[in-house]
Amino acid sequence: MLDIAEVAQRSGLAPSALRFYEKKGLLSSNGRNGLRRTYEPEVLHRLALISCARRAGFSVAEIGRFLLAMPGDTAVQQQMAVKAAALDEDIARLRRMRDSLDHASTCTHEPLVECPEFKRMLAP
Amino acid sequence: MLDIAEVAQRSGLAPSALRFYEKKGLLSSNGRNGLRRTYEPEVLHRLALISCARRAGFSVAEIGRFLLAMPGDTAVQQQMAVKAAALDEDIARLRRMRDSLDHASTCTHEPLVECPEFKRMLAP
DNA sequence: GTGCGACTTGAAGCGCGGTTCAAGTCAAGC
DNA sequence: GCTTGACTTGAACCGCGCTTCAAGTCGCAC
Repeated sequence: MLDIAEVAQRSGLAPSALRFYEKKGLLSSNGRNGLRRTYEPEVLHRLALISCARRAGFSVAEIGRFLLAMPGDTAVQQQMAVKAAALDEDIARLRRMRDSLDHASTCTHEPLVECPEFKRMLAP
Repeated sequence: MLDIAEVAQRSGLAPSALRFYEKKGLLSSNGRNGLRRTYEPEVLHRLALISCARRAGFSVAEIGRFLLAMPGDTAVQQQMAVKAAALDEDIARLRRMRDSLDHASTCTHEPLVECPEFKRMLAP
């Protein structure tokens, strides 16, 4: 059993963030020792998942829905498929952006924003 | 010359957003007709660039710095290179996330979050 | 048993990226 | 010249994702 400070340290999240996630339903403490939350070590996996999804641009609410997903919950699974497709677009956009930045970091075009190479970033 | 309503419509941005960007230094109206802003058509390119960068996760402040970049401004160009490298990581993370979601959308693993396939998402 | 310090709570606050609102100004059509 | 209605402004407000704060509660060492 871990206490909140330990979970915070090992997950890299602030204790306030852990309480916030709990309030939002992403997390549950296993029990209490007096007032104090106690956590099972598995919570660290869940937190890693949450952090990863946050960095990938999922909102806290979305993550909550996914974490509650039951197998066979076709509605949520469909949402996931939709989200996966959206990620494909995100990835393509980020690639164009990266290529443009790669170029821009060595470009000497007069107003940089007018550089045609740079403008490729703007494609659909 | 375009007025703000036209620019808003053609750029897909709200007039309030255009004024917001102007206040933040990302944009400038070409002049005024009375009180009213007038825009050169080129502003649409700049707005496309801004929208694209926003979707790619750049903050408004970052975009402002990049738009002000002079060629040969090595500090900003270095920032761009750094950002390009960061995008590489973002892209890799998004790809893992997409693969996991692809799997999750058809997975029947009991608690989905325990599915080992799904957990690949959590790699560094 | 009495501090101490780390936890608890709810509420308020913050930065971001805008949107909305109230009050005012103006160009153009009648 | 007067209305109309789209613009102008600054300030207030919003949702998100937390963080911070004040006030209270507890476990543990002494």
